[in-house]
Amino acid sequence: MRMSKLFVQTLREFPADAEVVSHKFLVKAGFIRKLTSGVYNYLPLMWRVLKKIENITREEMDKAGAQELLMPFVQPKELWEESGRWEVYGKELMRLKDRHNREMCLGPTHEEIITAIARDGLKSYKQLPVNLYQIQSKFRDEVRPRFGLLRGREFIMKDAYSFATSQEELDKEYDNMAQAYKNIFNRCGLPTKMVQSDSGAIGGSVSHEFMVITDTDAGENDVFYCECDYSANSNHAVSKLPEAVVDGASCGITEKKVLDTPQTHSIEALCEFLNVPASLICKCLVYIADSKPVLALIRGDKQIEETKLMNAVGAIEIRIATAEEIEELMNSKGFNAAKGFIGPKGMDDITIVADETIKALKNFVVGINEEDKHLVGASLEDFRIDKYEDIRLVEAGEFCPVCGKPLKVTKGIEVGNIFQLGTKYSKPMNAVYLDQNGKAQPYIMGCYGIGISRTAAAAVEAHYDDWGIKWPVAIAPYHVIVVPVSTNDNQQMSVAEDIYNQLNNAGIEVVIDDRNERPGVKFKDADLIGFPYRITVGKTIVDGKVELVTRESGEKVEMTPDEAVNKVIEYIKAALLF
RNA sequence: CGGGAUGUGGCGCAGUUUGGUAGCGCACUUCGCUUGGGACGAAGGGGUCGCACGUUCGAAUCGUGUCAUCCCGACCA
Repeated sequence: MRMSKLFVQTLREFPADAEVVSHKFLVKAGFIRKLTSGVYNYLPLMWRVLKKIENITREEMDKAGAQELLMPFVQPKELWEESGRWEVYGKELMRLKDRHNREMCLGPTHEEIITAIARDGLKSYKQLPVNLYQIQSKFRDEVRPRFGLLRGREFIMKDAYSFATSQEELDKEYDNMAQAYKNIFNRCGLPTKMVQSDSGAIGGSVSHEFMVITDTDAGENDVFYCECDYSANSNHAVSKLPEAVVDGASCGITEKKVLDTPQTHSIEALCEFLNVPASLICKCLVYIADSKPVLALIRGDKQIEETKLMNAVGAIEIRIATAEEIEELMNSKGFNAAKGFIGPKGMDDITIVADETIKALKNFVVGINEEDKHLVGASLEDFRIDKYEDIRLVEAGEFCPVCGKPLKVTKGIEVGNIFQLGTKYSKPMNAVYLDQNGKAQPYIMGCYGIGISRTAAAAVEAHYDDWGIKWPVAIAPYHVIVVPVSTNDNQQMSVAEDIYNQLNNAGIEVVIDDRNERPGVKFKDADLIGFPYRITVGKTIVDGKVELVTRESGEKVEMTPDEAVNKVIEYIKAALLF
């Protein structure tokens, strides 16, 4: 490809609306352009990158025994009603009507469609197990799209779905996919961590996410990990705490009594007033789960993890109650307390979930739904608790549940996930096969996603410097750029053309910068776009030397044109493992 | 959905307070000159200032409404 003809417009400045490096560089270097909020044009350079990630994904999925198909982007309401998700998916599902007023949606994921395909085509246990996948654009009407390709509304995804006759078969396929994912991300030059996670709205039991670890804001997930193998998304992480039992006796509280605690609306204020540690307080928070109030209890020094709480009460939506909702709840129970004085006492017919940290409290402090008062020296028998669950947000420094060493925390970008769905879709959609006994059985399903466009953006987050992108060879739009310093110099031009032709003939993806630009412009563009290798043909050609520059390391080496060609081919073949 | 901000050529911005008919840098075209880290000179092309209504002799500028975009929060694979 000739640079003079390559469709790319690099910008001198970053776009004003970009926040994270991948967004900034992909726009500045001419890979993408925003069409509307969360929706991007993939320009030729970007499309080459995406196709490479797609193809690596395709090769590894095929190698793992999955079969590619393609499902429609527009889906009918009826299938979503069968699964029950038309009601529960919420506003993220982009709904529309056709000319006959029939309701449709843009596919945010394809469980419903694939399940319908399977029940039509997979009638016998003899056909199972099967894994079907596609690579396609998805649309999710995100509340707040941001970070460019990292959280778009329209994005490219590989989604795979497996059908099995038993949990054992599903486990096997799940492990098979985990290995395929490791291969895919490794080949993309993108180290990932496989972490345990919550299974979220898609539902099911077991799930893992593949995270690209980053220390920037682009990592929207907190990942807790240990030097042993344990690692988990914060929505799923568990830990051991050092303190076994917290007893008020250590602060001289041995007697149960109600104390005046004026203006202690926060844990801090209460601790100061009573001169007790936060860990002695039973914190009580009101949540609204599927529009019903729920009381969550947790030790005062810890935080609630809302996803865990949501799972504990079996809700599909949860949020903290507003001040007005708390007031309404208090009024309905005949109390006059506000935030800070809420307690489980007298909360009849309200679900009360306590974190496991509450179990180990003795002679503790708790609100009793009376303004400016708290109960001290309380015990667990003083009120009703419906269930104890781990609903606690883990903090760094707490101990690994597996080996007991301190946990560390980092940020991660989720580029892939694998779920065990079980019969969540096959049962309600009556998607069954006949077993050996001729009996109808629902498929045991799994689903496996990779954000293709997000993976590309994550690769930029993981590989860049002040000057631009440093694409891993396997997913770079082109492998090499040949830069003649002066297009007016016949010798430089002919050597550059010769190198260009040799590389082309060797199957290397190469660009020659034939523009009549000053060298600074060419070098800046080469660095910005992120060609893994650059061969510069300049004045030293009179001594028979050109320069080979490696983008990743910045290493520059002088050598003859033939040596440069051979070196580059050698490097690229090694990187691509062919 | 709550809070904040912004909409002026492809990109980044000034002009709005004190209404008078649009400007700068980059990019683009042509010529000259230059060629190892975003040169320089000259001459050009491209916008009627998000949209609508209103006030006014006159609106990018004032008013009302509306749409869009971005940030923080809530939410989320």
